[in-house]
Amino acid sequence: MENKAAVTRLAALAQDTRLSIFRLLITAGPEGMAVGRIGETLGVAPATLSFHLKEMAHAQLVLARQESRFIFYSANYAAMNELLGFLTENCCAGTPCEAEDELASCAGKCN
Amino acid sequence: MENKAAVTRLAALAQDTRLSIFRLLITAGPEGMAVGRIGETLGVAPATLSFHLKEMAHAQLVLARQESRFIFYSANYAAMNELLGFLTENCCAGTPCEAEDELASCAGKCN
DNA sequence: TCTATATTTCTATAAAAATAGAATCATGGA
DNA sequence: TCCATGATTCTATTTTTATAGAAATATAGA
Repeated sequence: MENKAAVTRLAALAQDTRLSIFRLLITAGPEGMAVGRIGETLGVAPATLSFHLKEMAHAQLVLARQESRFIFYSANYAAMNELLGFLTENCCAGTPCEAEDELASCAGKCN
Repeated sequence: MENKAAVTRLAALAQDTRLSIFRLLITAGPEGMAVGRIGETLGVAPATLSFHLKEMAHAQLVLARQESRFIFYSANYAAMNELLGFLTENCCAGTPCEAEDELASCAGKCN
């Protein structure tokens, strides 16, 4: 993973509404939630919500899948863990730190 | 940790120059690096660098300490781990996931 | 096909963030 | 105290991001 992709992914989280969406989806689990329901839950206007979801999807932080008339968005656990790993890379200045390896465990369990 | 603080911390990372600074400081370790040296290494103008460091310090992602005429900035490992823990909170939708607890190990080893 | 519902795109506007030159402030040595 | 060096603040400008109404698109049931 390179700096640029990490910035995109971090920017996708660094906004009040988007962070709430992400954490809601983390809680919702792999099946995700329909756009309308996300909007209801968080009190966000459809156009605004769509804007933010697009941003998050572009950053690969969320995955979209169509189901009948609904579009379900879910957290992309693997991408999230990739990001966390990148942030803790070279952590502890050479002194080995297990954070990176341990983080990988989440992706394996959730998806 | 609340949403607002997390957004501030994420925004402090979600910028090309700042992410480079952070990763440089993660590598530099607890002793950190002087501002001038950071600027030299990354090729950033003093005023711009100061702007970004202030942003990061405000978000508590870095710590500053004066040493003679130099100001050394270092990564705040504890704050970073707090953020990572927040992001993976409720991960796996109820299915227990060890990521949170394991992350804490880094802070203990680095500071 | 007509209609209701779900979501996105278009558009304009408002708000926030990044950049860097010039001026200022702080520290310590001559 | 004077000067050089290291870092920050001030200022103006440019660029990016967020918001949401209105229009458009998509799906599926009547």
